[in-house]
Amino acid sequence: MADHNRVVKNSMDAMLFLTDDQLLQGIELMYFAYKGFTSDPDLILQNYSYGRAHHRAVHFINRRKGLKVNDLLDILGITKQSLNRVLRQLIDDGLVESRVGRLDKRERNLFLTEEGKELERQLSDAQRKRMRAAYRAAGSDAVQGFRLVLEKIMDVETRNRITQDKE
Amino acid sequence: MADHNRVVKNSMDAMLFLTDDQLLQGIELMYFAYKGFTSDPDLILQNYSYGRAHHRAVHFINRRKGLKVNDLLDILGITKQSLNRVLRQLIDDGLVESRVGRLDKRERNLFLTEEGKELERQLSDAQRKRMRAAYRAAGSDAVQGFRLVLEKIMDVETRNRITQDKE
DNA sequence: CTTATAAAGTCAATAATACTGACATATATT
DNA sequence: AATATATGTCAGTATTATTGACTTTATAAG
Repeated sequence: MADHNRVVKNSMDAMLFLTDDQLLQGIELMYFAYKGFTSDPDLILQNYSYGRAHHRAVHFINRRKGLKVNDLLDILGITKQSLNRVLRQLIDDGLVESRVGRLDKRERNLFLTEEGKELERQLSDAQRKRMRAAYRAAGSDAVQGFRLVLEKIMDVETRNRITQDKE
Repeated sequence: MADHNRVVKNSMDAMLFLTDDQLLQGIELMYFAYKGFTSDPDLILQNYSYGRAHHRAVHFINRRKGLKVNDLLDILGITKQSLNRVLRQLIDDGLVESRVGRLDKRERNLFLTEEGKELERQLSDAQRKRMRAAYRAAGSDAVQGFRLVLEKIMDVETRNRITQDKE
């Protein structure tokens, strides 16, 4: 089988691994992996009475320090009203700071406070730990493939936004 | 153990690619890929006024035909009450059939009706199309890595259950 | 300067998905 | 006969999302 694979490679790729059943298995893998992937943060968030929405907000505010509310809205793909509830809590609880924009005073730039950074660290430590273990167990070649396939699964617009944002 | 050599080799790899920032990028990739991954089915489900919970139920009933309600509960990891609402709708709408168990009449075996199979096909076709395109673009080596890393990301109990269930 | 547009924030109503707790029914097991 | 199991249901609550309407503040356009 492996010999065959090598000989006919490109033209036969589809025939070899793109059966409906194997694709379905890939779909299930995504489902179960994502479930595991979110389980550690979910436990931590319970201590704060927060949910995944708070996690996402904290994550992206950390990753793109000073981003505008509209930027966050675009990234998360939710409505202003949905985000507002979450953001309001984070600000009131002192985890996020909303600073009036210097150039355009209508804008608000979002930052994590020390307390917000502490939560972010807890959450990402847990998730990183799992990712690190998975990466280690799978090996660097596998990780490259993993990343490549994930990038291709995303919406094209999302991929463009993400990759161009590596400023 | 033959594995030991690989472990030593991988600890070198760890130094090379397991920086916190790269791990964070992997975490984001998972988030965005999962989002894209669910977007096509979400659109289809709107036509039925169903949500992701219905999708998951339909998916697993198709994958493990005749499974018991308790099996589905275990797979989904939700409560009986949560599943019941979704299952009730699917049964009432004629997409799922619940047959009294032959051996144990307390049990109910779940099956998709023709109409249920039709919805399943629509949903999995959309998702398969995306997966197929991603697999093709990434290549077979990448797919192997993708699958391997996803398996390692899952909870161990989940992984054991899934892999042993390949009857 | 006035009007229009834009960014952010809020109020209210609704929906999908989950939860806990309590309880009912039918069937199996001891 | 008593207990346990599998399923189903009722009621109440929480989180995250939606749509629609509206306000405040600030910038841009006329």
